[in-house]
Formats: sequence, structure tokens, C-alpha cells
Amino acid sequence: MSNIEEIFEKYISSRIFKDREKLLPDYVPRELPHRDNQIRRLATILAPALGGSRPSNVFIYGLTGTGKTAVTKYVLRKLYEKAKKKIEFTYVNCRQNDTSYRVLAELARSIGVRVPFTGLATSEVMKRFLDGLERKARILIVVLDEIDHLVKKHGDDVLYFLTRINEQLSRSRVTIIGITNDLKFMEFLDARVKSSLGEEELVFPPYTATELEDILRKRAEEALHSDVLHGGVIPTVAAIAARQNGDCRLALDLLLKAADIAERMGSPHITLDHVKLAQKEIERNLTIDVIKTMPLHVKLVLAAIYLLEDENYRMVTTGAIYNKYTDITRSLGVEPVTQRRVSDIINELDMLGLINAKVVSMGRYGRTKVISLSASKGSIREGLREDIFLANIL
DNA sequence: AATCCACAGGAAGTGCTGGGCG
DNA sequence: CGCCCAGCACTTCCTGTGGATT
Repeated sequence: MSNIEEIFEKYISSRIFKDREKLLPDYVPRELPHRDNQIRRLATILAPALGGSRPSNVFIYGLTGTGKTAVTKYVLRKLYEKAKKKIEFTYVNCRQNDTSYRVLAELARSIGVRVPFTGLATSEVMKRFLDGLERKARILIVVLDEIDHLVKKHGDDVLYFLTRINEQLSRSRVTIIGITNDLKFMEFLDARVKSSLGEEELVFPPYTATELEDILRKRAEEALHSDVLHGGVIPTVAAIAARQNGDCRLALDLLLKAADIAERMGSPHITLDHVKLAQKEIERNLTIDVIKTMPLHVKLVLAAIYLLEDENYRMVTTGAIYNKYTDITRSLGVEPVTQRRVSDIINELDMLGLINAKVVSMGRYGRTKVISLSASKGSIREGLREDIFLANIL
């Protein structure tokens, strides 16, 4: 048997997986355990759409992996099945589409209006969206997921437009469902947008360890063969995820990775060791992936921080980083960016969770930021090394 | 109590890319 | 063709500030 056939054969005859897809992040199960309240509330709020009137706007808040997106998609799917034709819905992820233009373009596209991905004025896209909508005579439910990303970067222009859009429509109606994991986000909003978007509010509490266990058990039943899980695995995975704000997506991902590892190692069971390996792999992949896609100077600044930390520099401040960074650019023969820019890059790295930056005042000796690495040194090193250009300086 | 360091971080603008539209 | 648009990475210029030291 050839090598490749062996690989495929092994997969088909998997002793671990019954249906691997059931553990993938975008799979929405038939039942969403422990979210009955939220499902009922959202269904109640949206139900008027079936009678042809516009449902209230909804603002949904909950930490990552608490089922916000899954519940929303679940309820909307059911609603759509019931209503047919009269109702339409659109889902836009504002982390992927984090500018006013892109969000509007997505919305326009979803109702069948052709818009180029660049070139037009934003107001022109608004106009086309409005016209397209009016022609269709529908109730459109717009889901803006991770809405905080959009507002923090580009203000609430789009939201303002969307909350007032009904005043300009006579045959169609728009309802907005805003989803965020940042509660403070509401403070950024214009008062009118705030009151309009918050017509109804829905809170998703984190899952408890017991609830996570229950969810994992149900999902494992669908995805894995029986008896492949060693005792302890599910409680451990649940406990790890519970510590991470009850993040269900993390729990499922951890179980999937552990199963993958067990499979790869040819083990007939998933053990706690596989879970541990999976945990490391997740962290590692996450940091390597973000580093890979970073622009050059961001990588160089990260490299500077890495090197300072590596030589146990007493206190890693913005100034120290900038010096190290200019050293690096000089040795590579690259023009350095300004300190102002580096200051922003440090904030970006902080937001990505790769470093920890804290503003501190050292009295007479000024005010600065103290920085430390927060991701594992090894993963950062690996990530930076992916860039051939940087390999030598590490 | 006043000073003053070492930056923080806001505002506005530049130059470039990759596209409109008429 | 010429002029318009948005987005990005970055610059220039700038005002603000916590608190140890003078």
C-alpha cells in the first residue's frame, strides 16, 4: 500500500473519530444546552417579524465562547424557516470587516446589490444599500458580531446610519442585532445610537465547569467513538475552559486538538497527556499565526522586546525598546520608524496579547511603559524565525 | 511646593496601493 | 484620461502628566 493510501485508510478506519466535523468551531448543533433562557428571550424579541412588523433592536453581551453567535444563528435559522421570503438576515463579523466601508459593502452584497470592494465613497454604498433594500420590501435582520471592533477603530457612523435607516424606508424595515464581549463598549456610542441599539438587551453568562462538561459529553458522543475518552479528560478540559471565562469554543477546540493528537500518535484513547499537548499546541499556533502576518516593523519591535527580555534587561521600557529596535534596523540596513510609531506598535502588540504593557510613572525619571512578554518565549522565537530576514538576529 | 523627566497619546497630514466613475 | 474614493503604515507636531527629586 502506498504511503498516501495508508494515511487515508487510517483516517477512514479512525478509531477515535466517528464524525470529526461535529467538533469544528462553525458547527451549530441541533440543541444548545444551557442556553434555553437566551434562546427563548431572543425568539420572543424577534417573533414580531413573522407578523410583518419590525422587531426591536437587540444588544447582546457575553464573554468569548458563551454561545452568543451560536444562539443568534440558531434562532435566526428557525425564524427564517418559519417566515420564508418575508424575512432576510445578514451576518457580518466586524472583526474581519472592521471598517465602515467593508461592513456596508457586506450588507449591500447580502441583499444582492453589487458593490466593488474598494473605489466607491462610503456614502455611495449607503445609498445603494438603501435603494436595494427599498426595492425588495423586506424585514432585514442585521447581525453585527464583534461590533466593538468596528466602533473602536472607526467610530459609530455606520451604526448611526443603520439605527436611523428606518426613517428613510417605507417598504422595508431593518433590525439590528449587535454582539460584543466588551460591556464598556456602550460608553463609546453616541447617545441616540445607544438608546436605539439597546432597545432590548441580552446577557450571556459564562458557562460553569459542570455545564461545559455536559456540553462536551454530548458533543463527544456525536463526534467520537464510544470509550475512546479516558476518564478525567472531559472534566479536565471543562476545568481549563472554565478558568478561561467559561469559554466553550476553547473547550471544544481543546477536545478536538487532543483527539487529533491521539489519532496522529496512533493511540486508541484520548488521555490527559494528549490534552496537555493540545493546550501547548493551541497557544503555540495562535502566537505563531499572528506573528507571521505582522508587518516588518511590528516584528522588529517584537524582536527587540524578545532580545531585551532574553538578556534579562533590568526594566524594559519604551525607550529601551526603541534603542534596541534602532540597533536592529541598523544591523539589517533598514530605515527605522519614529518613536511615536513604535509607541503605537507596542500598544498593538499588547492588544494581540503577545506582550504586557503597563504605564508607570517613575517620578523624576519620567513616565513610560513597562513591558514584558506574555506569550511563551519559545513560540515568539519560532514565530519570528519564520521570517528569514529576522532569523540571524535571534 | 515647584520642577522636570520620559515618555503617553491626540490631531492632522503624507504617500502609496488598488480601485472606482464619467 | 483625470479626478475621486478608502485604507494602511507612517510622520510631524503637539499638549499632557505622575510623582521622586530639588
